[in-house]
Amino acid sequence: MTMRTARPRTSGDLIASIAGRVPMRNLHSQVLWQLGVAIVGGDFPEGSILPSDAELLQRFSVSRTVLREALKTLAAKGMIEARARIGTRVLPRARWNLFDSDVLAWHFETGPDEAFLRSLAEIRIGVELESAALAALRRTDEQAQALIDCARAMGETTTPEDFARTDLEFHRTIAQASANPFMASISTLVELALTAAFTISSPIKDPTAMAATVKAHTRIAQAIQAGDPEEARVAMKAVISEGLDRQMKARG
Amino acid sequence: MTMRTARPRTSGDLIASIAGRVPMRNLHSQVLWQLGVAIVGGDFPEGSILPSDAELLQRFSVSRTVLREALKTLAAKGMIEARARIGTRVLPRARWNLFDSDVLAWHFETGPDEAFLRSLAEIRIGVELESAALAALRRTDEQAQALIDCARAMGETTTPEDFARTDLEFHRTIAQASANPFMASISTLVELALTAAFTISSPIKDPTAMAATVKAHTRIAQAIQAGDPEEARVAMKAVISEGLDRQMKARG
DNA sequence: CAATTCATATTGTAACACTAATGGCACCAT
DNA sequence: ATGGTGCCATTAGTGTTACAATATGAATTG
Repeated sequence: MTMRTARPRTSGDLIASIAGRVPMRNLHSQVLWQLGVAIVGGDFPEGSILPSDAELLQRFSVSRTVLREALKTLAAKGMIEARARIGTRVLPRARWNLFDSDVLAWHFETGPDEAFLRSLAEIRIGVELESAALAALRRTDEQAQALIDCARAMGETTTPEDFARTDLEFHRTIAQASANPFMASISTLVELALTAAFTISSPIKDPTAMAATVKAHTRIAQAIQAGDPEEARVAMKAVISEGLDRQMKARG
Repeated sequence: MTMRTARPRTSGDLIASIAGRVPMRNLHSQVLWQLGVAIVGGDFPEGSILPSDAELLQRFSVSRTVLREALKTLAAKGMIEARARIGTRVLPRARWNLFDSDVLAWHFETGPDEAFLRSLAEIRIGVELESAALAALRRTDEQAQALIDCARAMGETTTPEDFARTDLEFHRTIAQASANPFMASISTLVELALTAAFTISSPIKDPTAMAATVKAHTRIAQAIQAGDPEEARVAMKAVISEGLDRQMKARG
């Protein structure tokens, strides 16, 4: 079995850096990412036993401690389970913690299929609609103003990177304004989704799409400032749905 | 600093078992849970440096390897970050992965406050409304029938445990029927929430509340069978909201 | 004030002993 | 002969210990 290389020269580095960790700081995280990508990519199918100790030790050329820490990390994310006499088994996907930023990043590394992107958009619709509605009820005046400013700034960006960064800031501010720790926790997921979306297709290349996106975000900001949760929901749904549409079209 | 004991005789064991792992299978998971509960409980505040190596080693009377694996697991869940010369720092709550079943379980171990229960209900409203709506569009006939049966069975349970188990099965089936892997992944969170809810207050003690709960679940099942996503949303929202109300009343 | 050194905590290596669970084997009862 | 029971060796994960390497904030020095 030839494992896919650890660091394909894709958007991986960007995604890894967004994922939080300084990319590849230490040995154990390199092993972790190789194994994580391999499992998510299906090189080690669900339910299979992955090669043990000796095999993996020489494959990665690391010490047992390093390998064990990598495996413990995977176990912490619900992807594997070690049992005596059996070996280390890849758990069914239903037990993976898909809301973990590493696990999500590994999905993007392997090139997510359309069903995955759609599922992600669906969960964002569930979470971020509620987040926007709560923000409309609980936001401080400063937060409302920050959103208005952020939407304006979005229209003035000139590079895809700046656009994505501003977009991210917008959604993170809403999560904070919702005053719900789960919304803030999930924003790492949204950040990855937006980063991935921007690598696939940025609206900044098309002036018409760009204007529409900015307008849609402004509509969210205004609804939150006005304290109108229902309008905030509708506006947020439009933003997420349009984002998905754009990705799907870009993929053909 | 006196760390709170690892296994208070609360509902911890039940919660731990629902959390997936066989409770306390090995040394490292014991240390993990003690540290996790201590951090979530605020014994080690966000941003603080937790005592290092020698200190923790003698406090838990374990080897360095065991301690390191426990710390790596906490790091995997976004709760701590180790840096040379600094020590191991507790990360801000915004970076914790609250959708991890262990992290969530530790919150329940420390006795969640009302704001936390409300936040949990809010996120469930976001996710499970969407989940129910998608299930209405995608369910197989078998799944629709299973939901109908499950709602009926719920009305025939006689103990709080059986009731909770059936309730859990109901929500898990919906998550599966939604055909969205994220919904299935989040169902571990829902399971914990329901288990906690049942330790606080079970509707089975009050025949009126019991009948209302069963009827509300039946309404969801029928909406999904009928393929009516909007009705499914409304019915699901009622179930979650009523559950939260019951918990709040039970806490005074 | 910048470059260097130092102290210290994490990271990595290595060799070994312990524990638990499984699959087979022998044994017994049916 | 069949089928169930319980022992036991095998094997893979778990736990211990000691030491070397590396990275980085802080103190020191030119």
